[in-house]
Amino acid sequence: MAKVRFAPSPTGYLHIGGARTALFNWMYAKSVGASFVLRIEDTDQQRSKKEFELEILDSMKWLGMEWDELYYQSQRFSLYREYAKKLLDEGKAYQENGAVLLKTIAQEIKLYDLIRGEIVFDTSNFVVRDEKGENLSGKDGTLLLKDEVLIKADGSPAYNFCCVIDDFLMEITCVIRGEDHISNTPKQILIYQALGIKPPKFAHLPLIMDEEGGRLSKRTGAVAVSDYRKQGFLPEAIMNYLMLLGWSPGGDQEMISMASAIKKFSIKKINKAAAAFSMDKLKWLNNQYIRQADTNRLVDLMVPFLKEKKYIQENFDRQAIKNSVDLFKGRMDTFLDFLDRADFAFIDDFKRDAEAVAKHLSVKRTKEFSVLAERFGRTEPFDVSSTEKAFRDVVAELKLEASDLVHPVRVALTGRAVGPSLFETIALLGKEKTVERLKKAFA
RNA sequence: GCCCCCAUCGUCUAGCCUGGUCCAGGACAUAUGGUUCUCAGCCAUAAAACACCGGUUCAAAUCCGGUUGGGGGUACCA
Repeated sequence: MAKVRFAPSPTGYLHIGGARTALFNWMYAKSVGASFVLRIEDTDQQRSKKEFELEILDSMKWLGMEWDELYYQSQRFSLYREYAKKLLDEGKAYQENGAVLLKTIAQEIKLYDLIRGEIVFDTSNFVVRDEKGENLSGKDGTLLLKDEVLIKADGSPAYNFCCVIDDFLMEITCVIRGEDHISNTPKQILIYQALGIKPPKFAHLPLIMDEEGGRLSKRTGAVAVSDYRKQGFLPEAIMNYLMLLGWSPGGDQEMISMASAIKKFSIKKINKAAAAFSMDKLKWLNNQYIRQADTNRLVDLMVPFLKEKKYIQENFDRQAIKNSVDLFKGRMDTFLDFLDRADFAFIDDFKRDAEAVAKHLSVKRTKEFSVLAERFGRTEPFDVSSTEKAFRDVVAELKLEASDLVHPVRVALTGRAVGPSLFETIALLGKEKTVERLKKAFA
């Protein structure tokens, strides 16, 4: 049975790069029918935090990557010690100052990487021992290389050791991880050798860089998956974007469902070069997914955002939210955009764009606005077509061009010069607010 | 420093394995025009890349070597 794992360390939130590593593991698992293990690497008791662990699990679920098995390395210390003792007993490891170190013999190690092909390492770059295990380090006065630590002096296992033991015990068949682990691989292969175990297959994913080609960090935008959630990104947009970083479904396809991506997925098709993260393209994809999302679902997702902004209370009018979401569905990259642009639909002290006010409300159209307000006051039903007719009638009676009033009215009603169709906006606001805002426009 | 990985438009990529069909295709972003009450969208158009040098070959983005550039690692962190 094929099995893969994603092994985050709860020393921080789930990173967008980590999410992509998980995604490729997950896609591989689904594409070949393998099971997907989530392993929490919390051996560093100082830096590991429960809060981070919960956030990681939560983000994984939010993205839709459910695991088949879940393990915590902190609960497996006795297993690691058991294997360390075995190596000690066999003379393959030795103790020093309470730590257990592996006797590392100089040799050439060949690693076949599923993405990169053969990679050759010379372990004499990390230690020099002859075939008998005699340490030659330092003998010529230049080399100060050390054997690999298996168990630290405080009794906790070192990363490379528990990684090997766990991948073995959990029967992982293919290790798919970031490129930053390439140089750990020969060290781990040495441990497999000492244990007499056959290593799994390896695939090292290219890293994700920031927009400038540097290391992805908080400075260049959100890195935690939970931050994207808070900004109002849809999980499917994030997953779609992430899979495009280093992999392509082929052809000219950009938007792709997870189901068909899985059908087309192949590790061999993953790129070797690092990819730069583009917030613009993620936003574009999110816009596309919001556009085609079911409005009811968007309303459900939006409610907590609206509550937090105090746009709605506990007993909100769901239909009103639905109407405004419908109107703005095609006009937002993230939910935050909606909160910003549709404020006028929820509150009366909405933001007013100074430039728009200056441009469109500097001419006091007091008379025209009061005629409009009066007309709207008796427009029934107060819908898009009736209000448009009423509006156009007034414009004709006043011998004006439609645009002479369209723009000022939009600014008066919404606080800005851009937005959805004016009549859609008016219908959304309803008679009472529309009339009131028109009357107060020049007050 | 040493070890390892990588290199197609500004960005993500297709093509590279199995050289000719590629004066290199798509998407994001950018610019211009059209539609429209504005924005968004949609449509059309434009500008935009095989890092460099050498080799192999009748022929190289594609194969080989080197250079340069970028990235990763070099912890009793993971």
